[in-house]
Amino acid sequence: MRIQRVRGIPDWLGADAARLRLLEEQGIGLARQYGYQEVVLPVLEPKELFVRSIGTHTDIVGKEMYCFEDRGGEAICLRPEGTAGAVRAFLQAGLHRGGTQRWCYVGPMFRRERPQKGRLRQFTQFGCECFGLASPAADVELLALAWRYLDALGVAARVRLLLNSLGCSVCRPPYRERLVAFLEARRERLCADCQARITRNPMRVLDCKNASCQAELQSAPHMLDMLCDACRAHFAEVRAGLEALGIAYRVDPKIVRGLDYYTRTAFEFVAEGLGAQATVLAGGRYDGLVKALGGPDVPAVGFAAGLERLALLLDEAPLAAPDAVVIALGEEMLAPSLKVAEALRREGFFVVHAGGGGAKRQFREADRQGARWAVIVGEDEWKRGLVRVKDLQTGTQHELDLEEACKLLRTD
RNA sequence: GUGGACGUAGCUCAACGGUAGAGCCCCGGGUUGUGGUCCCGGUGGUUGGGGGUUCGAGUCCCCUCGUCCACCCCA
Repeated sequence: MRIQRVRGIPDWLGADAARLRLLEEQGIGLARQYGYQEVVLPVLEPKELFVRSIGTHTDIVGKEMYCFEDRGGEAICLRPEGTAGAVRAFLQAGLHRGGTQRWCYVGPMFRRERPQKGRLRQFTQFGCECFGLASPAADVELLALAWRYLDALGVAARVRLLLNSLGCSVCRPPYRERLVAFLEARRERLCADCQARITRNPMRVLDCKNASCQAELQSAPHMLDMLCDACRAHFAEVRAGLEALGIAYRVDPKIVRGLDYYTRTAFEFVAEGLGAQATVLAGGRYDGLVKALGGPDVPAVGFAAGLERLALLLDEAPLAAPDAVVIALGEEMLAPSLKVAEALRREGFFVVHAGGGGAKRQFREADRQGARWAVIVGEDEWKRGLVRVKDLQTGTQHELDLEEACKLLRTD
């Protein structure tokens, strides 16, 4: 048995790779338009960073992280998400004294989960983080960027935005207390998963897929009904902003987000037809995280998009075909043909050299490459300073010097 | 981590418990200097791996690994 790839960590080849690259470039390019600057952050971080930011009792930290001890004895992890590292870098650079920072990034994340459709152990996220703005305007602009991104990719019609507010350190604890009390009161009527969730993450119970649990939850208290004045005002502003920009959304009190650090605004863009892993881009506000990681009280909002999931929504893009394939007829012509290929490339053409050898093989190669033109370097013509240019669609060919050949190639 | 479905050539798939095959792809020839069509030929498999039942296992049984889908969780 030959060596195979690690479970849940796929190879992206050909058109699939091109599609991921497109997703990356589109994201970074658009983010820049909104004032977000690209940052390149480490894939490895101290384990402690994720424990402190994501929360010990979450699945990610509890059982999904790839961790190891390096030779110095330090506990190192492959990052399971991007926000924690961004905050760490932000603090380490002392940028909390540098005013508002808007960052974007793309890169691989790692979680040791059971693979399924839209869920991989190594996956790519495009993320944006905005530090230093408490205003709902920051939430709205971030959402606008996310929306533009999905729209630019052509998937906006198949995605809907779900919005919620998770409250803050003032209003969430009392809500949580009331919810737990509510759930405890009917503990034995909830499913086993939900019973465990009561202590681990009670808000998760709200979106249990079990019908009998949902029936029990009819009269459950909602965070939105218990927001403090500041959170209520913030949420109203976010909604007003979205409406002003014409971005459609639905308030969904069941959007709770998995990670501990979220406050106030939480959102998910959910796609149709992706199976169970349909959240394609998600994020929210995390005003407490910078402080929790030892920094000052800096508010922040951000999102991350799962590029492999988005790729599932995109049509397969055909790979670009070369403008011309260069064919050498006869061993003597190999070196001259290489020169011809280089000269054409210097003129800006996308050129593949067929590799010499039999004519039939080389033309077949040109065909497979999907090239429009074959530039044939043969002995007779070369002696006269000419090459043959064949239109592979019509089969017609001309003897031309290099300059004329370029002109012809440029006509199409 | 739990449940279910499925593993035969590079790909898509056949083969009643009885000689492992087809199509596509790939390589070569027909055409020592002209492709995509056509014709001819060829490479390619320890049937995911291991064990068992049987005169005989791709086929039945057990284990294991892998893939997919769902749960859980999340992008």
